[in-house]
Amino acid sequence: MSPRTAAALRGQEGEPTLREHLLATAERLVAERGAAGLTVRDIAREAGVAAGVLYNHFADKEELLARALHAHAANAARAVGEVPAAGTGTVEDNLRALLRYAIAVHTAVLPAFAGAAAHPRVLERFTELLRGSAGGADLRAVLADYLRSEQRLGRVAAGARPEAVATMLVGTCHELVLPPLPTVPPTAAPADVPPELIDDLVATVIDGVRPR
Amino acid sequence: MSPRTAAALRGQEGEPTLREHLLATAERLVAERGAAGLTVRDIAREAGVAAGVLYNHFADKEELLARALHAHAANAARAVGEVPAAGTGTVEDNLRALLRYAIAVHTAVLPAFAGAAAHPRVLERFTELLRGSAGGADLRAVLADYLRSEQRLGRVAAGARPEAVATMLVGTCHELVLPPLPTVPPTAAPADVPPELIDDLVATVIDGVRPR
Amino acid sequence: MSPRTAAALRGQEGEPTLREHLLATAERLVAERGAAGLTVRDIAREAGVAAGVLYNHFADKEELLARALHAHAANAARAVGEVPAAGTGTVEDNLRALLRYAIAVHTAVLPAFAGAAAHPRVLERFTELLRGSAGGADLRAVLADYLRSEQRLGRVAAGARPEAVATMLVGTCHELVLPPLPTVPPTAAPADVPPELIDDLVATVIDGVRPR
Amino acid sequence: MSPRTAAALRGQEGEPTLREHLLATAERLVAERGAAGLTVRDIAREAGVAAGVLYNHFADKEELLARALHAHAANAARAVGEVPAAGTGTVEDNLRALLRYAIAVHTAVLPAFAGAAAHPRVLERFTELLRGSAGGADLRAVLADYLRSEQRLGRVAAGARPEAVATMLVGTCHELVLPPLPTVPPTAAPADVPPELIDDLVATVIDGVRPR
DNA sequence: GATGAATGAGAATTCATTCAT
DNA sequence: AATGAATGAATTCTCATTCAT
Repeated sequence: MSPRTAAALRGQEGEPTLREHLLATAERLVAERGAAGLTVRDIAREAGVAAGVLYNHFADKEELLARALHAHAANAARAVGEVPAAGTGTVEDNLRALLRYAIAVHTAVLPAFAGAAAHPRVLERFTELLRGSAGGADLRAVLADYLRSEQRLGRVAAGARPEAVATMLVGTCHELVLPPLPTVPPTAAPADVPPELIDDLVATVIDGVRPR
Repeated sequence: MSPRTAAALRGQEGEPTLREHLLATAERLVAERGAAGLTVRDIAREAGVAAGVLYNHFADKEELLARALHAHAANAARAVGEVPAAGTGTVEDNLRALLRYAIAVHTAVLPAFAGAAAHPRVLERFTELLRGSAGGADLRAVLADYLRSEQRLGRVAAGARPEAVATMLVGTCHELVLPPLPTVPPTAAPADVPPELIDDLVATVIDGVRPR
Repeated sequence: MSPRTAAALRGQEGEPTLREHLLATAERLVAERGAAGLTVRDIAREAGVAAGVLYNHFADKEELLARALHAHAANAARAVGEVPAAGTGTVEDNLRALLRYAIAVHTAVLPAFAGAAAHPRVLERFTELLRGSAGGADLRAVLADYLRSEQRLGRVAAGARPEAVATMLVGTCHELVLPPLPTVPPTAAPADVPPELIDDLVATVIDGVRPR
Repeated sequence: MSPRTAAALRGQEGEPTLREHLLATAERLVAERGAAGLTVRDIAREAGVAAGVLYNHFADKEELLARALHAHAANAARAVGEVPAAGTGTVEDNLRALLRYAIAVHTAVLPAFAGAAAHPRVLERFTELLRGSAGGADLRAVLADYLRSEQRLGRVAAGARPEAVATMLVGTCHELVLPPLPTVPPTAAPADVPPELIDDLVATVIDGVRPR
């Protein structure tokens, strides 16, 4: 006699496990409202299951939230789509595309994390998860890799510092996405960044500020 | 004629009011632990006063926290000291100094704010306080001003975009300070940024990445 | 499959739900001490359950109190027993019985309500409950109905005003029951009304005060 | 050197003592809002004095409230004005006037008391005050006295029961004034009693309900 | 395994009262 | 006597977690 199936799962296509169902629900809620005011009851109600099940699949609320954040970040990165390949098009265009991508990822992910900042242990567990997972999620690495590739192709100055540029660009994303945060709940609006600012940022990165 | 003095204040040097004492206590706690798990009882106990006094001096916990954050940010900015004047020394050195300053401010301030992200209304009140106070606290403006001044002096390219550079540099501070956050409580350690990274960032800003 | 049962309920006869148990406890406390100084902890302790359960079954303290008052009033009315039918016995005897009944109901109910007067919203909710429930609880209506019936039978003057008489008699109950109120907690003693006063009241209602 | 005078009293005409000033303020607040949600701070603020003075003139909040209620009741009775003298006009008119008076007094006084019902000890002290004071405030006595006088004049049946009638009429006032209570804060509106009901009540009292 | 009521430790806030000045 | 800040117990309500069924 196999164990009982949660009512909410019956007749579901693909027959996800309850664990996956809970994770997906938590991920959606974290994305929608941020992790701030989320209670286990909220999650259970939204998932259509009893409040207690959670503890049959996760050690506690913290583990569930950390995994939900992780999944959310991974999905956001996946949704970004393809990153321009070094050597194609112009470097300016590619950087513009990369920056737009990075802003999109941060817009999706940061509000959820901001709410989690109050739960240190959630973030700790999240970090552990990050370490364990294959990293395509690390934007900084993606940017640095791209720059190094272009460097090898001679389309970026040999003296350029890929790591520094990547740090700057990712930091810029924080800066652009976070300010609207105080107006929580997280704005669904995609952090309205004027295209000229993108152009300016890229131009700055390309040419620097030294007079010539 | 004057009413009673709080036991915790008697024999205190400088004769601070209890309001100031509470504010200072809250500021210290916010700096040490972040605003996240801070309770009014924590603050009162730490201040050595009764739990209820808080409400004789502040409308509620939110007001106290917002003011504590504000004071903390102002103090951090003050501690940073003087900002190099445009036209003196070299632009590279000045930017390096500015960046070090900005990192120091963010190191002091961000962890406290990260914890407050879960309390939207605290941040709202904080923003109001910011608007009301004389602003030297806005690092982005300070950076952009400096760059514009150097631009006028011809020591920065006429085509440079001060705003974009400022955004990048401030964003870079977030990026450099935040990652250690998951290991809350905030490390007192001042965000160990290798000097070469500073050099690299500045070099990037100065020269850009275009091959020449 | 079913969730846990409250410790306080195990081995209880009749297997009441905890909701009913809480309601019964609150009703008893309201009857004994009035709704005035009643705290949620009092109720929980008296019910032998954890402080928080209350909120699993009622929106808040107010809802519980309103329902407790309602149950108390309904029970008091039920305990009063049968009301004399018009046309039987003598009108004097019937009025005497009705008055005694009314006094009994008010004795049971008024002290509880007096304490609730300070909680407007409790009373509002109580009133809503009253509207929703089948009414035998409205003593004024019962009295007026009786008088109108007797009027139709010719045993009460055609010119009599049933509504006015009913108002007077119910008001008389207030007057007789309330004075002892200041000596709260409510005396369990049933408002010791001398039988001659009952006789006098009824005689007055029957004959009026006009000289003949 | 005479003791300090409260700031709020200086330049006040008649130079009332602070005790009287506090009492008057409390009385007004009790009349306006009922005794329910009244805090000592409210009273002190309204009186323009420090919160602590109260305890220099009254044992505690309860004593002040009891005295305020007492004063309020006495003033309400005084405001009622003259009561018709036995032997003048018609008995019907006089009873109508008395009833109207009684309703006015209850309208003014009951809401304040309803709020005090939650504070048993306030009412106890009030009762003690009542016992100690000359009673013109006792409406029941006024009504009974009037009826006995008319009885002696032969304008009311020798067999009538003045006490019973007085009880009924005062009770009627409760009944007429209290129902609107659930809509606290106390309605300033003077308990809108239709004149025909007054007529009906008086007619009932005069003629009784016996068919003739 | 799933259920969901029960648990109980806190959280923020109020307010009568005290008391040094 | 007046002041009014300090005191601290008490209040309602929330919510992560447990556990009998």
